[in-house]
Amino acid sequence: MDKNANPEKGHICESINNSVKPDLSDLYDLAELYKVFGDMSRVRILVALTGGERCVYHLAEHLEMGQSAVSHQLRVLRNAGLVRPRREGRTVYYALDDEHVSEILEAGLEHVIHKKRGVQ
Amino acid sequence: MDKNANPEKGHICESINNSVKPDLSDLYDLAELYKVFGDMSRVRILVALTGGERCVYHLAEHLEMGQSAVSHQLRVLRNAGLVRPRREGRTVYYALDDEHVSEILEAGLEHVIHKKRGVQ
DNA sequence: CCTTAGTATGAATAAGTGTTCATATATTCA
DNA sequence: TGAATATATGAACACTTATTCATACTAAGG
Repeated sequence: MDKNANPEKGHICESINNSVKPDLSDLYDLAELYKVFGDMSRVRILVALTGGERCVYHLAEHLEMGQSAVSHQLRVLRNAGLVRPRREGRTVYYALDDEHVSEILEAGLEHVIHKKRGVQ
Repeated sequence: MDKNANPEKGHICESINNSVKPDLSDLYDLAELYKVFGDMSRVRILVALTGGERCVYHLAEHLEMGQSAVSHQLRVLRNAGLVRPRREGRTVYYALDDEHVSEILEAGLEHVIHKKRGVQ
């Protein structure tokens, strides 16, 4: 088949591998998603949550962050659909929303660790 | 440095799945990596490069960006080790540095598309 | 050499972002 | 009801960052 025939939009996203073809709106969402991962506090929160659900206070204590800062970042993660809250009395427990989240973390970690070991 | 860098906490990064245990420095690098992906211009450049190497001018034209903006972003991608330049005369062709890059893109895209289809 | 094409870079500006502080909301218990 | 605890939110600040403009660099051709 002709793969290089379309100068307009063709070659750029024939499909990243073999799955679905991403359009501009998908790439916008993709960048927004990665923007959420692009902060150490949020990454640490997410990694902490890979060990199971945690309450806000526990997160703040463990990550040595202010409670307000943690809450703010949890909201960002919530709005991005990455974490899910569960209320129990006065306490709110947060958990990863689905397994995609840890998959994304792992894809990045693999790259990071691979680069690190490769350079030294 | 950290006032309370106590590694005895343990539960946070027992290992994300089954691979290597990420430390604080890894998570810093991870956030920095995602920060690079967290911009639509850069994502579009990377996605364009999944179709093979492209020169700067071609990228600028295709993405409807200024040549300077593309160059600036290519430098960010280069410094992050995500793309690799190859000079041929006056033209510089850029390509993805390794297959990890498209894997990371795919992991995010899967999530994005899944969310999109799931909500409606 | 000079000119031209392709790319890179520095400075400036505008827009965005994470944290802190103060305060508000929500829930439990006395 | 009122106090205490857990979390959320708004505003302000410092800081980062993506783009544009102008210019410098690099290679090819005359």
